[in-house]
Amino acid sequence: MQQVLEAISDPTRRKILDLLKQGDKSAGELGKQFEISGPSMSHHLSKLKAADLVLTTRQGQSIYYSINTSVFDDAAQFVIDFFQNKKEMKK
Amino acid sequence: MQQVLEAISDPTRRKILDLLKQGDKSAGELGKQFEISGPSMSHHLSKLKAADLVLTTRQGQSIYYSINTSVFDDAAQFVIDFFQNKKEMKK
DNA sequence: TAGATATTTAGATACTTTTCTAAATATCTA
DNA sequence: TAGATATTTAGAAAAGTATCTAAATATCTA
Repeated sequence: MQQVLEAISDPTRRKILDLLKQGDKSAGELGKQFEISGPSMSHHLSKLKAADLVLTTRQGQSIYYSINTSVFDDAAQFVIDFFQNKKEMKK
Repeated sequence: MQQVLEAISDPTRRKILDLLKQGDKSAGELGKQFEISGPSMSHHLSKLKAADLVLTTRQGQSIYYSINTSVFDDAAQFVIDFFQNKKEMKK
């Protein structure tokens, strides 16, 4: 979960995930939406992949990225628990 | 929200918040739970305060930290929305 | 008010992250 | 297979973060 939290603490990576929510996209298609170099995009994508937040499949020369739904759900649950447990504790 | 996400991406700061869920504590009481110097603890507390995740009140020489419930709730909602919106988008 | 306790600020250093250009790897197509 | 396109890897520079010691600030108490 540490890698997930670090991954989403960066605005560029959150925007990448937002774009992928609308549908799968290649690294190049994603790159066009930002004013950063290809290698910088690749760096952010590798962090998202290390956190298991995205999945990849090669189609020809392109590599398509997609949201990893199960890890998204796990992350949501973790954060819900983290922020809501205080209510239990205060009883 | 950016500052909140950066704040909770650090394990020490998450542990501080977990301790505060159990009740208010002073900077010194919190510091005892970690193997870091007072100034390092102060640094982490100032990040939590900048993110508005904690509130402070001075009581004598000590400064007591407590969870800022409303910002906790906002943060939970933001992250829930962030991780769950994909379901809407896929319709 | 002097000394003790609690916390923060200042300044330095080490570590990590982001970014870039250049080069390497993988794939497609003529 | 040569050239074009897509992406990643390597290596370096710049920026940001965490940590420390020493010093400053605030408060309490004798």
